Amino acid sequence: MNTQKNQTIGDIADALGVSKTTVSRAISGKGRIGEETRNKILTYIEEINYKPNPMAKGLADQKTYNVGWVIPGDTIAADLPFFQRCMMGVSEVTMAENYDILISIIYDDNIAQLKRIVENKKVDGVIIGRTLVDDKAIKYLNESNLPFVVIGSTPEKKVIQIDNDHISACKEITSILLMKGIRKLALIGGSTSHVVNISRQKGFEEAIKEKGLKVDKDLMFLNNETDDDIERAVDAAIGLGAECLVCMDDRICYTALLKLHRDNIIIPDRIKIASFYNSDLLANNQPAITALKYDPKELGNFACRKLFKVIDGEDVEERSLLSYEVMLKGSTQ
Amino acid sequence: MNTQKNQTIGDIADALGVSKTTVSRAISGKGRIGEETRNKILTYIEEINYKPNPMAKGLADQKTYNVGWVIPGDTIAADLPFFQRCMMGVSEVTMAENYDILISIIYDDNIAQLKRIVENKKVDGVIIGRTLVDDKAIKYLNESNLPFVVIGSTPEKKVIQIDNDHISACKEITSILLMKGIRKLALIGGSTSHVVNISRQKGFEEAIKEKGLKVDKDLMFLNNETDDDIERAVDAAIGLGAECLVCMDDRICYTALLKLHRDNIIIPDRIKIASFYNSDLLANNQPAITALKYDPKELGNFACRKLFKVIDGEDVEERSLLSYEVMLKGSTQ
DNA sequence: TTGAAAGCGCTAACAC
DNA sequence: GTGTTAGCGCTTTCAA
Repeated sequence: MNTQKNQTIGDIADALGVSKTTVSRAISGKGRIGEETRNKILTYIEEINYKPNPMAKGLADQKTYNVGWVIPGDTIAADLPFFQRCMMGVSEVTMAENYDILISIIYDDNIAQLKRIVENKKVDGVIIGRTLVDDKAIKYLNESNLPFVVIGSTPEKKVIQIDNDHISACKEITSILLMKGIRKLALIGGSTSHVVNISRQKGFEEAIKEKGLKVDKDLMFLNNETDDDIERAVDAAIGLGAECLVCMDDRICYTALLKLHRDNIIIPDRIKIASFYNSDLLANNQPAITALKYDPKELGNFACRKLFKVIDGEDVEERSLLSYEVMLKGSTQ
Repeated sequence: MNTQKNQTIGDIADALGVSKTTVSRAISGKGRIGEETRNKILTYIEEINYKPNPMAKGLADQKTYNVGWVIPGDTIAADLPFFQRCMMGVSEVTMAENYDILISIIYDDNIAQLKRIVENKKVDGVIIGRTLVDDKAIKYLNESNLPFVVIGSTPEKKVIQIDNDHISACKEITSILLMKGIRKLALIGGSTSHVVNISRQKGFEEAIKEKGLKVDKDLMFLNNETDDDIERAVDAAIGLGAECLVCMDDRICYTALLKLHRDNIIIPDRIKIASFYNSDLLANNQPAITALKYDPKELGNFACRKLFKVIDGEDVEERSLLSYEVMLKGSTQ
């Protein structure tokens, strides 16, 4: 309960009549030290609630005990919960390692903030929360030789990637829909500058080809950015006689649902609908929406554990794919 | 373009044939130094893209050049955009001050992470993103004598608070509704353990009293946590003949809207609706929703500027109230 | 097993 | 106006 002003390793040494070196050894566990001395020191440290100064430690061993968490600043609201949960997964790991998380927001292509924390040596490693097709942040970090991992996938070489297996996942859910006898599947997707959307499209197409069917390009509506885009795509899909709308993410699905509802188009009677992602946005929909379920927190947790391995100089595999679940619900019945 | 390994102030001194002190002075601007020498040093620094090591600087002047950003971990998705924008406001200021943001997530009442960054001296100050009625984080920081500010309001003494003027805002919007001749206003609110909700309720009641009317407790539905709670409240309000649903926040309003829609209750013909907050959640509703508009980014920006003043030992006023806008839309026509 | 001393990169009294 | 020196709190050789 000692609330003295900043106890240092030197104060402890004085109080116990040992040297600073000995105290340091007791704390770090490195080097030889007598059982008895160590216990004495550790007990005392506990007692006065001593906390080492991370600045000094950092200066001495050239570490910051921070990891950078990089997220886009232009995120639409629907994607925020994903990043938030990822971050919680990251946070679990950093806590355990006695690290902290430093935030870096990327606005559009502007990676100034990221450069800042890298050049200023404020972090020992970086986790990028999402990947773009032509990702400046990845390119920059690749040249910086600071340890980093990305959540998502990238064609860039030599980048540690942690992702859900979007291709397989989307292929699987599409296959299931086909197996149910649904044929005219319309894909409604977001920006193809996001790697994840490209993967989803790929899985979708693969399932169709594997079934021996032909991919109908007219039923694929990509790069829908605004609500209007999405609504137009829904209209077009229905006009072409789509039996099921396959939405690339929840925001798209959500907007589509609103429109269908407004137009009094009943699900799943008149049209079916499925989403390649499952978030709170769709949580309370009636009927429940068939979708893929991922675990963002696990993604963050895994990514951060990998990052620490890279920081420690361990070898890690370049790409890790985490699992997913297909959740069949009423919307495709 | 020099990409040497970690240039230090000493390397610069050697290269230029001056002392480390002189280099330090050129950089900091403190102390006397010749115009010519300074320019020479500054030019060279620019040239080799030298960045001071914040660890060393921090150790020397006992600063971390980090601020802590404290947010709740149990945030519902609808509130995330608020925190995100606040953080962007904070980020603008930290960038300008050459500071970075360290994240601290509070789970329920568990302020372990906050304690960590404080005890480990990883931050020079803290910004708390929201306030609870009996706020452990605030209590803890108040005893820690680390500079901090809160976004939101608190009864706790001697705490620098930055908030929107929720009482006045809610009072104003309520007054306007009353002025339109609407009399039976039902208030549907969230947890009264959040200070903001108490303020909103207060503004609501004040407007009614000021109009010389009596507050009808039966029409006040508070502490609605789940969607079910909200839907029950909506049912009850309608059962009691409410003319207008006044929702304390967008999540509540959103859930209420879904229910009204499901029950085929037309807005504003059959019932009117207004919200005490305005976010993306409601952005695309038809009809548009009458609501209060705040600027979360400005809140974060302002809070962070204040924090730096506190860190610099300046006197700041304890409470700052930022403005708001009333947006009258179709939902109360 | 322990301690003295140098050093991590920077700042700031105090000389000159 | 500029340099010398002694720290900031911790780690780590190298001796003892």
